Amino acid sequence: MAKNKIPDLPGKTVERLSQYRRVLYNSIEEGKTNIYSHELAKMMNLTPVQVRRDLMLIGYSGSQSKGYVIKDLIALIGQIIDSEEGEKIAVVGMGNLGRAITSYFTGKREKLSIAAVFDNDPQKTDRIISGVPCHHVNQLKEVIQKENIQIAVLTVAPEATHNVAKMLLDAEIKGILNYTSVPLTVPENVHLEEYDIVTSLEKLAFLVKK
Amino acid sequence: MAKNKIPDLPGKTVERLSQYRRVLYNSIEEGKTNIYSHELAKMMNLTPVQVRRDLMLIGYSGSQSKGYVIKDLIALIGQIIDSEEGEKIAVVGMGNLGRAITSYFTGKREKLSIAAVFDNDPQKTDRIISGVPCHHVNQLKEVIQKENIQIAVLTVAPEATHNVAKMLLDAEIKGILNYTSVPLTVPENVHLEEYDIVTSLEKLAFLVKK
DNA sequence: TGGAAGTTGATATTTTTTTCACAATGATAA
DNA sequence: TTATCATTGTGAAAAAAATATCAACTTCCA
Repeated sequence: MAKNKIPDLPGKTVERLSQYRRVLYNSIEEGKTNIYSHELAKMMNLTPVQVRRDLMLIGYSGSQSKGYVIKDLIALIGQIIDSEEGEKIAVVGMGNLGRAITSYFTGKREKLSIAAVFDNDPQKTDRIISGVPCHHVNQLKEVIQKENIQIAVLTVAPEATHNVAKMLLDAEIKGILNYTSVPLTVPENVHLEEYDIVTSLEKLAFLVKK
Repeated sequence: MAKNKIPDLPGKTVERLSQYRRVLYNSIEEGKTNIYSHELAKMMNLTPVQVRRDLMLIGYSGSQSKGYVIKDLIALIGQIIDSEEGEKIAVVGMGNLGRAITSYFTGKREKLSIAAVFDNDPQKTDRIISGVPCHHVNQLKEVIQKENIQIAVLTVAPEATHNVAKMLLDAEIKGILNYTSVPLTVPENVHLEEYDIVTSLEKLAFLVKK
């Protein structure tokens, strides 16, 4: 299997790969060893063609009679989306959402771990929250560089967003997942995913209204 | 079944409209009354052309010299994405994430309110959580229909997801925002938005790895 | 042995979304 | 007035994403 050769995948395909793997794990637990594109599609609410297209893009071939070998497929997806050494994540802002994400995520993935969390409230800092050490934000750069953290999840208050984002960029973070309601601008070499709960609810509300 | 004069907007545009409004509110607070497409674009990390295209699609015209009138634009966006009477939302699953979303969202929007939350733990039910009455899930259909709730946010444990989703469909919910890691399938007349935190982190990790 | 059924892989097509390119407009000032 | 400048609005082109179509392969069964 080709190593280090990461194909240039469409963003949507990458998202789906992560989800394929998740449902494939479920299938394995149910005792299945092989799966057809239409089964995977059904589970993911997609068309079989889309599934086959995605798998084609990552260079995986199944057999016409048995479909895809689940464990091989899981392994290949891992090769593509996981990094070999694993990547470390920081969560900045230990409010409700930050805590929820931290406890929800911890232990979910072998190659992705939340290595540190930050807050500006001394009551929360310098102790362990959901199994992760919580530091004061003024140690942000130091800890991120020392731990070699590459990805940050932003769950701070709106008014703090820009400041914290600047600190993260200063600490040379490589990716930011922004849960605040404040849109960010980052340099080209930093990857940014914006996600706001209010936006998705408003989108749904619009669709329902129609 | 076109209702009134809601144009047939691309899904992406709808998402951006919600975000435009948010940053426009900020601009108003800073004392601005007008804004140019390139300013709005900068704040949202978009191109000016995209901004103009979106506004064109909703039928809003600015002036070449002054740009767009912020308060008119906010009002128009409201006409398009808000429903007149407002819409009610239920959050199902009062774990960390459910509580975080409930407290985060409450009061954020005039026309969208969380009217009820549900859990299956008797310790949590029949009391007020973050200002919202919490019911046992076995009252789900009753409460949803009585309160005329149209949208549900799903934050239950993975193993409960399918059951709860079935109950929601049975209660004739119109839209589901799924935060669990279990993909759902819903009838055509129900709108579904899938969102999983692990997926977005894995996508970021992939991009960073490249 | 031959053909029906069901699947994959891939090319072609369509649809959706974004970007380009520029005419038209209004403001400003020489 | 006329030239210049920055802006909007929009048709056209491009890019991205999803879908359709179908040849080729496997297995099964008559």
